[in-house]
Amino acid sequence: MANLKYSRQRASIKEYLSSTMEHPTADTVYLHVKEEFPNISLGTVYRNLNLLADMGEAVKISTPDGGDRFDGRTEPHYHVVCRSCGKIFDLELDEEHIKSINELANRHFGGTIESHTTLFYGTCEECAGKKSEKGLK
Amino acid sequence: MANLKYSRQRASIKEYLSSTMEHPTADTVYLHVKEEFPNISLGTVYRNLNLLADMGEAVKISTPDGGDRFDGRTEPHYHVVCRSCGKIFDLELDEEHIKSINELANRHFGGTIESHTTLFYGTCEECAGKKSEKGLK
DNA sequence: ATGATTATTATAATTAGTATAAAATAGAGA
DNA sequence: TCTCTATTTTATACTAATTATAATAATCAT
Repeated sequence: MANLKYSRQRASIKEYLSSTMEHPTADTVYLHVKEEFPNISLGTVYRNLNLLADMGEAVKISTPDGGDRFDGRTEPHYHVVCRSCGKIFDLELDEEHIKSINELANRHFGGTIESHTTLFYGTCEECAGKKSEKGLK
Repeated sequence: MANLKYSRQRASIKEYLSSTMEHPTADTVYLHVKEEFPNISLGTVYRNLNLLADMGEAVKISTPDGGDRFDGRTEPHYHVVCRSCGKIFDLELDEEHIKSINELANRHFGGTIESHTTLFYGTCEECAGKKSEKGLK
């Protein structure tokens, strides 16, 4: 259906997403890719980010405040947003656990459930000013 | 700190939220409350919805497409968004389960986690065209 | 009832994201 | 390699969602 053509802009966007842990907004991606492509248009960034998300090569994260954010890591995982600094962190849980939640939800829902996103709220290590060595990734 | 004064508009907004299962957007709330207060301003609706959410008397739901939605049910529960019709449904899971996920996440995160929101994606009963009698609520 | 404070209204402004048309590029085939 | 067509990009305009502001109105303690 979709006849997708290569573009250096999209390749650069994807590469940047893969390289950063920052879960950037479209605008942050734009500013970054602009260094390589000074004439790139913000619309191009939005279109490609959504394209990548649709193709499963990136993840779109909706947060209650501020715009959507994007993540180049596509393996199922969760996110924590720090109420203090606003940063978003990856959180690894057992893949089994993530799958089993969909099954659990299916048993409680009349339709069918395919996937889910979870956003945790809390305080990040830095903002909490503590130095634990738990499974932060 | 905040010296909150009663307003009939806010009371009406809250009452509407409590009465509906529709998870309305701010604009839908606006159109509804407008029947009782024809001169109510959309800004008033936004401000009060956010106020109620901040006070824990309503829940703000961020979805990837379209604006935020609001829910008058404040007991911890999840939501399912139907990929076909876009409607949002409540999903009840054990309260124990919901709490235990926060604890599990805490064990895997360097900071502290207080709460989480989960949004499931799937197809609702009506759109799936099936008639199961599972735990839909 | 009075007065200080907070809320509302009406409106303007901002922000995030989408749409469009012309120019550029990728990639298939001659 | 050259040419042709489809797709992409750019530049810009536009829309939708949300927030800010200033004047007016309502609440509530005294």
